[in-house]
Amino acid sequence: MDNRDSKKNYRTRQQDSIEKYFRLHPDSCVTADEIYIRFMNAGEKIGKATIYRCLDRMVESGEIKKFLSDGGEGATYQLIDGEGGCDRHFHLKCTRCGTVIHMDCEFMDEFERHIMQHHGFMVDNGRTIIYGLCEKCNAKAT
Amino acid sequence: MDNRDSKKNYRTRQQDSIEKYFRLHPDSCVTADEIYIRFMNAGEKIGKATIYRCLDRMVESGEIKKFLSDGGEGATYQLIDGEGGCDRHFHLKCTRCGTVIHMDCEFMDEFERHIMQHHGFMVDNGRTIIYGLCEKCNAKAT
DNA sequence: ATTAAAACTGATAATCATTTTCAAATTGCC
DNA sequence: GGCAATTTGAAAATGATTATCAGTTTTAAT
Repeated sequence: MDNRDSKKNYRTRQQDSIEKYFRLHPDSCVTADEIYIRFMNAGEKIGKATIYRCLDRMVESGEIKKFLSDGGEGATYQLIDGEGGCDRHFHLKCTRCGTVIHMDCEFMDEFERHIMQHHGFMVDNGRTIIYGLCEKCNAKAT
Repeated sequence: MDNRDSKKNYRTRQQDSIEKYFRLHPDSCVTADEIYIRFMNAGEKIGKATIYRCLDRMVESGEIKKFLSDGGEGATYQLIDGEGGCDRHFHLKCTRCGTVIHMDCEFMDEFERHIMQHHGFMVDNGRTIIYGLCEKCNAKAT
């Protein structure tokens, strides 16, 4: 029925390297270009096109998440630890330090129920990102 | 203290035209390019740079809202009727038809309170957009 | 291990939205 | 009217991302 994912993924050195990078930096939020620079500085050759393609694949598979930026600074990518499946909770992203909090609690269901019942709207958790300030940054901001 | 808005805004034909366009199409969600094409087709001459600049100003003033798109399709802009001040409520945006629902109810406060108390996170309503399907599109989708 | 097909890489070119530049035009104010 | 501040617009520049395509690597099957 759905043959979008009919092709298998071949494991490659570049793919593994990028994946390893994210696993080593679980909280870092990087652009494709930053990855390119880091790899080049580390003496690991990789093409930009490849980076974009790998990132796309990883986003597709739900391993990482893509965040759009308001200015023209290029999208950032960040590891999403998929233990519980990320369609099941919201992501709270700090606009200051980039931290992503996984909001995985019963209240979320209540939230969705309210929006469905009172506003006739079916929330897409995977696509939605709640922006604001995390505890630390909020303390600093005041 | 804050001299960012020290310069006065001159009212111009182009500025008025774009503003009028949004008022006439409160529910339409357009890209800068679409505005350009519409104006050209209507015989109203305008430069693209000007459109971008006007849109930026209107976003700044809170009159319209800028929505980023995941693909490379360019940002879309939509009128935000500022009756109650848009920092006071959430925006629910349908990923199918583009409709924006203003969620302005007591539950929102509860939501913010919960997130603050249980997740230590200070939600920024103005920046946050909840994505999903509106009633009509959700019905069709099933 | 060979092999063939499928998938991936990377250098480069292309695309395309957005920004910058700067001279000319417009606006608001005296 | 006259002047300074601001805006406009055509064209060039920028910059992130995607497409191209020949060559390489991976996988699965023999």
